[in-house]
Amino acid sequence: MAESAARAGSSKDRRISPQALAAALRDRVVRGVYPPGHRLTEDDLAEQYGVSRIPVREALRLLEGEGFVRVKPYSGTFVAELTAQDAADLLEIRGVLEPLAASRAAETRTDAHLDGLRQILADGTAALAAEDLEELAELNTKFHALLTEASGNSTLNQIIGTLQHKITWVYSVELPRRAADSWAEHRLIINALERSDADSARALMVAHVRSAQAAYRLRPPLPGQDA
Amino acid sequence: MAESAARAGSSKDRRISPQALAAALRDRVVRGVYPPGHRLTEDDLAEQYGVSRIPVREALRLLEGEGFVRVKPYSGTFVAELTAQDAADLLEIRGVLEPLAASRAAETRTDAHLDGLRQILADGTAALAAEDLEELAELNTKFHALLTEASGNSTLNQIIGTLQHKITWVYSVELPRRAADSWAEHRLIINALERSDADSARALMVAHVRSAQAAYRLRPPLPGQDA
DNA sequence: CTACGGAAGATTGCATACGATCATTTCCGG
DNA sequence: CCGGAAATGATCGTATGCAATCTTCCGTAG
Repeated sequence: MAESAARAGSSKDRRISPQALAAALRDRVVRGVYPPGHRLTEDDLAEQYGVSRIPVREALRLLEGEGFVRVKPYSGTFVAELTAQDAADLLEIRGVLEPLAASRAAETRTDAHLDGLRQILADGTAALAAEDLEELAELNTKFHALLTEASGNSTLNQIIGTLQHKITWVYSVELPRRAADSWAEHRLIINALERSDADSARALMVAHVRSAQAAYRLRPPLPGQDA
Repeated sequence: MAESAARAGSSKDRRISPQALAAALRDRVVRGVYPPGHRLTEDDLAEQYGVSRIPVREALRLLEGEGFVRVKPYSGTFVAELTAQDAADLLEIRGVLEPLAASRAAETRTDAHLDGLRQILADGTAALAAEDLEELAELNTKFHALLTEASGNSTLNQIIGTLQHKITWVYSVELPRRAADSWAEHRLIINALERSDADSARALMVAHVRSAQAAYRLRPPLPGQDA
């Protein structure tokens, strides 16, 4: 019944890759389409995405490895439920990893990275003036992602990436007037990177994440589905 | 020669679980049985462990998620090769995460954790006196693992666990007389946990990992293992 | 002798099929 | 009327088979 909506039925349905499927599912988890505790049935997902259970299983295992779902053998796969303590620890972990990334980035950055960061800074400043909050949030994410990438360490990059996904999952970031200060701090960090001043970059990032921490508010357990 | 351990060839072979298989493979990667760049054939592994390719694939994907192998589509699964820079960054990441774990553990530890740590400390002191270096290394790992677990944060626990595996993979730890100092520091950390002194625990752990860092030497690229 | 192209072999990726285990329901006894 | 145990249904875990893709090898042309 009603397989039409699920099919996403177009003429050319390229088979989706397990990685892409995992990304899609993670996106739905993060956006709350699948609430915590929700059961994900392999057969259902297989039919929804027009593939067999094998790639679905693989996607679910990927998400399990990232901590977004929890698999109980012979029982099912459920969207993970994080406690408030777990959520708080996410921010705390990021709070020590991002300064490290900033420090490393000051040493290993390329000019291309610097240019990219400056571009994001410019766009962010513009978005700030235009009060485009959604764009601002996205640029903020891009800034931190690019800075992490500039650190040149794949392990760190991967860990912070997953953390960021989880943080956007359990937290709703409130964008207050702090955004102005936030982008001022971004500018300072970029300057430190430009001078290849690792210590300053680390210290500035410590201050940045610490003051940003106040902007994060735990998302209500069951949101009324806002898009 | 035909390690009997590989076959596990006894009378009653219970089917191995994908997680256990992943652990076994990771152990071989870490021990250098499978050198970096080595190709892991699904069919081979399936036959070796007496299962079909499906659980083998799942194990390989787990290891891919942890970063021990790299999968090239339609081509094969290869043991990952880490650069010296990547290896150095492993220690640096752990260097900021373990102090955080120590700090948290000072607040969330249970008496059971404390007892366990004290027991490990006692065993470690004994092993130190007996100059049982192998036992000492294992107890050191256990100490840090239990302390991390005592932090009560699953995310942190998981990240540090994987890091530890990678570190033992690419580094060979040299156990000098520093071991005496090391266990003295362990004792101080336990005392801080006992007092629930988070700041001291963090500071002590910072000092500990910093001085321990000198004991880690990059493992020679090719141990000459061909199998 | 070297470079290029194609075909054969090998290996992964996925679909289908079957067995194992868990959750729920129903039936029987207290 | 209620509680426990067996049966039933649903779902996960694994095995087998086939299609898609990559790699290698060999033949041919330059």
